[in-house]
Amino acid sequence: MGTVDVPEATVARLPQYLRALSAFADAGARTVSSEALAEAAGVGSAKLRKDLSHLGSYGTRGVGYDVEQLRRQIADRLGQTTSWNVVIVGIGNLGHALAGYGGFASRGFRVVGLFDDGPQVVGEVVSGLPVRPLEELGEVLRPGEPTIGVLAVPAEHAQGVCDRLVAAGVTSVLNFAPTVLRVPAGVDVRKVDLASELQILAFHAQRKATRAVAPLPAPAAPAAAPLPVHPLDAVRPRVGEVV
Amino acid sequence: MGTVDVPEATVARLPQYLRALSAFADAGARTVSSEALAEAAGVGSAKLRKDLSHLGSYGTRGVGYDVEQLRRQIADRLGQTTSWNVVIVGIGNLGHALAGYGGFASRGFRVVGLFDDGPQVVGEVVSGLPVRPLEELGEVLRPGEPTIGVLAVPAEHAQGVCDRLVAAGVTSVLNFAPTVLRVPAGVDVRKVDLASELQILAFHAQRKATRAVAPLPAPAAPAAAPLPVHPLDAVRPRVGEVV
DNA sequence: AGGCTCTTGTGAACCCATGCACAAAGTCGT
DNA sequence: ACGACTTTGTGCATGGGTTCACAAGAGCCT
Repeated sequence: MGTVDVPEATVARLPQYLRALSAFADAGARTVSSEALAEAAGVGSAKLRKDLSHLGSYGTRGVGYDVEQLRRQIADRLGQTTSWNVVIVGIGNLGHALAGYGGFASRGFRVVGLFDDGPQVVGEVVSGLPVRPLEELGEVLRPGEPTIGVLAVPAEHAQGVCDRLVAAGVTSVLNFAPTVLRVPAGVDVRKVDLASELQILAFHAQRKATRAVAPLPAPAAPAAAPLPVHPLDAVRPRVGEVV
Repeated sequence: MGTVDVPEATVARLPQYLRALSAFADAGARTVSSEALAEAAGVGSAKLRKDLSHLGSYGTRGVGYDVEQLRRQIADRLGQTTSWNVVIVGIGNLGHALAGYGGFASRGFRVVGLFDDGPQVVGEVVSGLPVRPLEELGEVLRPGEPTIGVLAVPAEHAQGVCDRLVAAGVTSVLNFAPTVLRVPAGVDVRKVDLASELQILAFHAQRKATRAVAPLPAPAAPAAAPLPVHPLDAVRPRVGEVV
């Protein structure tokens, strides 16, 4: 079954599932149904089952999935059984925050180096690690060990720093700078753009606002016409909670 | 043409385009071809043209797009013509970083409030704003003005804080906590999960590694590995420390 | 004007992803 | 043992997104 070809969309959800599974494990559950797990992960149960089928994991019909076995299964697929080295370049506001982020260590990511070229930052100790100049990259990267590079530098320097990371052997990069990075084939780049996220929210908020005013002046339309508009609200809302 | 229905995938790319356009504008270009703009934004030119066609913007054939006009067009769609208020809840490492992030202000987002319930954080001044207790949320949120809430609190408190935000009238939330948020219909939530991004990179890196070494399964770690399993993030500092 | 060159906008094919619905496969109670 | 019940795994239909390829338009040069 799904030994090699796991769809990208599925991969993006695996961390979600893993987290939900850990929660169930903490709660002492030994098995969990696709319905319950999907609920906890905020997706549909059919989607969850199909996702799991992609990685060939077996539940037992009539019962559900073995929590511990499935947890280990997914963790293994996500590479959590091996320890990944992480280097963070750019120790500004964001770099500081990332260096101190507890969520990394708890998932098998070990921050092994902090780098910056600012004279006033180099030498400072952040979260137990000294900030080193970029030149010392090679001293930290071990060729054998897989290493992920995190870019938290200003946009102007992102490409240059990325090139140096790649030259040093890094093949996985997480980029926080708002820039498109050119990398040779074989190097993976993922991008996190904080401002973009806000802009997307603003787009939808604006649409909501103009929708409410302009088209149909139907204020407080009763539940007769269920207009669950866009797919972003796939998460089942808990109505009556607030407001 | 595309007055109302802009595909979600397109929306997610608009910030990219806007950024690229600004770069072209800075460089003094008056027009730009879809090929050049796509190159700068890191997408295919056909995709770019289709995206732009969705929002009905007109280029001129044989020439390209008017940089300034298109920039304004997209900025308008993304709501950048109006100023959005932003409140950040959870002033730990990440909250600090977000409060000081310059990329927000330059895109029309004004941070108007910082909140936390940790006694030792409240009162501190971060990036020119005092950290207030969560109770004072209502004093900052103006009902008329659109406000986006940013959650940078630990996972356990995310849902509770989110409920309070929604109760106070916030309808757009950016969530950095690794949790699924339940919100009533009409409220938009976007999630940024830093650890997930690393996990996805790790997945691909692992796949690359096993592909390169052995097309056949390589049982590196067969039996149960006694990993230090700290499910939902082992040690949790005070409220609002890290995410 | 006419033809040449360039570039947009879009029809159409394709691919990936989502959701439904149900048979297969297991458990539980009697 | 057997039937009722539960839950997985998946075939299929549907829809969204991406890519190709090209006709329609716009400028430019002679």
